[in-house]
Amino acid sequence: MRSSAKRAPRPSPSASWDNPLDQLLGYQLRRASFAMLSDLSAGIGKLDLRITEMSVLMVIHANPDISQSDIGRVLGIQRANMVPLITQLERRTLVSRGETRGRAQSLRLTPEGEALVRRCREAIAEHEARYTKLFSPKERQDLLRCLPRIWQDDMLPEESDL
Amino acid sequence: MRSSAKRAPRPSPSASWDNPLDQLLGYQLRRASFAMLSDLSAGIGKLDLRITEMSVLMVIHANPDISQSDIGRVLGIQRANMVPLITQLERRTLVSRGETRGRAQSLRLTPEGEALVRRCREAIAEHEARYTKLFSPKERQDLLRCLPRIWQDDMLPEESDL
DNA sequence: TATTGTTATACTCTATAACTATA
DNA sequence: TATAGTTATAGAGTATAACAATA
Repeated sequence: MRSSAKRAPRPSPSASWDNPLDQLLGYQLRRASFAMLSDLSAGIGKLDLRITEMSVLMVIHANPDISQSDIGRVLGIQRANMVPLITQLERRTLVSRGETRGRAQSLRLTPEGEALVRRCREAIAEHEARYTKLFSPKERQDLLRCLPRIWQDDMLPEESDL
Repeated sequence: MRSSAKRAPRPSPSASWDNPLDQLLGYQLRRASFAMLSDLSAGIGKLDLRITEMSVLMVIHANPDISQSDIGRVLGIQRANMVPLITQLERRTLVSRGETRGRAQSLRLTPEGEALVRRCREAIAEHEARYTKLFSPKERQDLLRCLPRIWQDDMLPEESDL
């Protein structure tokens, strides 16, 4: 089930092909993102969690009584896709639904959920450490400073929207 | 069909939640990668191409007579997943199969494929320009210098493999 | 009327296993 | 035996449309 951590058969040392995408920022982001996702997925998978599930737990932990829709807004997940996520986490008694404000339900972690979040944090720390050591402190800081510009403040569209 | 370019309803300015993932390199990469993928997808979609299809065309263009498996190795796509990709591109007469060396078939772009690659390049250039302007020349260069470390030379696994 | 939770559905990308063909 | 192409299938993530309930 779990996609085991990248274990490429050591890219064939013989022929070397030209990759015309190498100088594209988007391509580099995609490959880098995929590599880190795979690595984290392996670590988190030992807790029988997927990355999105883990992310949801972390957000609820940091924001008790947040609603399902708001979690989606924080993480960039659509309302409709939050439903099976929360259902599953509730089924595992990691999350519980509390009072309802309007139609919204406030979500909290169960003690079991809190415990799992702590284990997630350890796994994440190990994971991040593996990659952080690839960079100087300044390089890492620059990455964390630059990357949010790409997706936050959502890129004023060129075309005016009348 | 096409996932229209990110046009978020302007993240609700009212409540602001804590996102505990914000300081994680992996999270920033995922969000940034997704944003650029969506934007490029919109541009490339006008040519009725998906990003993976476009990537394959670009690699064949840069490496005439490359085989299907080798394209996969360059782009990080598995052999099995290359099959429907090439089949579809051949059906649209963008790619043609040439001589076979062993079991491998050498792939080339048709004139139609070459023409489409030129249009792809324009779309990509516009797309990259939209994001390049978010960074100073040095910042962009640093990004392109740092990111490959994450996925190339594939991260010596911690556990020795006997 | 706007927002939330919900259902259903579909598409893309990725992963695995197993088969065939060829050097 | 190793590699290439192939088939089939499954699992995640994401997207859209539509509906009910609630303020």
